[in-house]
Amino acid sequence: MGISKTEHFSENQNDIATIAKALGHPARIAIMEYLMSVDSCICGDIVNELPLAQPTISQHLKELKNAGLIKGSIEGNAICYCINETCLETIMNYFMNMASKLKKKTCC
Amino acid sequence: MGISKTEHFSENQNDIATIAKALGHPARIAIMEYLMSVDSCICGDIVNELPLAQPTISQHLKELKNAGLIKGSIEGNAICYCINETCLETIMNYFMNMASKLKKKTCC
DNA sequence: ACTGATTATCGTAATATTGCAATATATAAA
DNA sequence: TTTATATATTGCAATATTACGATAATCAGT
Repeated sequence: MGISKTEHFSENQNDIATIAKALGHPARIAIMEYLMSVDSCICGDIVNELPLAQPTISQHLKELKNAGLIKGSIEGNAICYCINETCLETIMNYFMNMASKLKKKTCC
Repeated sequence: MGISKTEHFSENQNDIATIAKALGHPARIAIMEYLMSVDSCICGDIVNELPLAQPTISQHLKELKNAGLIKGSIEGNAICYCINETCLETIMNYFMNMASKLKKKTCC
């Protein structure tokens, strides 16, 4: 029915899925990579950098922020977005743990 | 319009987004974790394990397979699904690389 | 060939996502 | 206070996703 049955899964499974989902769009990957590439976390430049309209970028930023992947702080007139290291480490550790466990298996 | 403008982004950005998107649902995370937990990659047990109907599981497996995260081999009557280590390493390395680059930054 | 078991596909309803024009909000500068 | 700049929100159309019943396809054993 299009309803995600989140209640049937563990909190951790939902958390990881939420982060992965937020990264599940090329525009949002591009935003993350842009935020990586700039030394200071300048904000509205993203709109100029990506081939998407300002409201669309704003929406993508909101989703990344909701997932905890980025954080934004008001910087005078503009808003300064940057990557939330903690969240990035969470997802990295998850995959590292999975990959290390997989090493011990002999299957297929 | 709901159309992802994939053509505006790099191949790598689209690849990572595709993998992340496939992992962007708790049921698919649960499937991955189940495939990790069983020693041999028994297949149809997933249907018994998760609170979802068989067609729904089959659909989720298809998406994981399309993203390259799992592979399935015919095992007589049944199908043996298991995690594709290579793909898991791809996404792990991506986040590891990102996290290590982030260490050098001083922002926010 | 028939039966049972396993998995895939089809069809469809409910909901979510994507993208943007128009508009609102908020702050800086004049 | 007016104006310019930066970002967010609203509303809406197009499309995608999620879930599952019904059904098909495939193969093992009889």
